[in-house]
Amino acid sequence: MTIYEIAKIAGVSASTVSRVINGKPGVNKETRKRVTEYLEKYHYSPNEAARGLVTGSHKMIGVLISDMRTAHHTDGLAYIQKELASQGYLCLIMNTGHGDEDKASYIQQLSQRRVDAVMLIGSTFESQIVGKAISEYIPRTPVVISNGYIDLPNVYGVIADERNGTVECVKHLASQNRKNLAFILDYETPSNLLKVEGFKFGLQQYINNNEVPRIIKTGPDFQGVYDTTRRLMEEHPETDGIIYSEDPLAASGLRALHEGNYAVPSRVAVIGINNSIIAQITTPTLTSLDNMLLELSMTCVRNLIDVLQGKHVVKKMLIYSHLVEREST
DNA sequence: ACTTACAGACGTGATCCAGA
DNA sequence: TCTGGATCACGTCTGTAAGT
Repeated sequence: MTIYEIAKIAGVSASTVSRVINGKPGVNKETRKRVTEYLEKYHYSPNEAARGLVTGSHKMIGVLISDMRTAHHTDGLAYIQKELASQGYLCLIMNTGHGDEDKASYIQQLSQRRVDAVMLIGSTFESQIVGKAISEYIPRTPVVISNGYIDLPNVYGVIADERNGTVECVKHLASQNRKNLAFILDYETPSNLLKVEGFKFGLQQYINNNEVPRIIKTGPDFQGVYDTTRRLMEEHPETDGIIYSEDPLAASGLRALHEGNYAVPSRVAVIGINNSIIAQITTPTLTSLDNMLLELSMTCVRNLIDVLQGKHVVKKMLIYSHLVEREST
């Protein structure tokens, strides 16, 4: 049913129906009642595409995520989608993959879809190519980055303080008199590089044994992390503490340590990052850095809605993280 | 035959204006 | 003054007419 069809049935013009729908004045009480009855009877639902032609807003937010399989990202995504829906916005969620060129291409697609605003989930969007795509395709569309920031007039960022969080992880291990630490990461994302920076700083600050920081890159798959952990323990049996860049990696590491008969935490302490559900279900349970991803997502949504409502929003915000101690340390 | 320009259509909101 | 009809604008696509 369109407003023309409702108008014809109700014996009025389309503009009168439009006034009734939008609660505008200038319609007789009896006419308004009659039109309202027909709108309800025929379950009238406005055509948002046509409405968008007039208002210039399709009440649609483009949400880009580099990898939908990343559990801690989808947790945040679920919250973001629900909160935006409660504000009347529809989320157009797109899985971009890790390549910068692909991300730029999706930003162009969002521009063609005329979205009201864009939300980028994850630090991997913090790149020159993405920044260039934003400048070229959506220079006037508000963009909020969850756990990242690009210095452009229309971009707002909310960042987890993972650098200092990782320093806290090292401090915690040092407090247990552990001196031979390793850091294992999968991708060299801006977020992971901040964690590495924090790891190096923590070593200088709290251990200071003049050794080269042991930072090991691995594949993101279970077997890759498993093998890396076993190799680390064989080549450096003195290792007494391992920090993994994500909880799933730490879970794979725990398995490798268990099967290699390296007792956790008495011989090796293990820390993950994200404080995801995984940290609570491993054996032993996993000490993990809570980088407040839910709080981060909530802040992103609040900022996005405030920007859309024309309110002042701080361009770059930092969310503090803290360590949640469990059995693995 | 091909290219270019223009009009009309889509659904809705806003505005103008005529009639009661 | 109130009510409601007519018209325009929005962005893009399609079809048609005109020109080369």
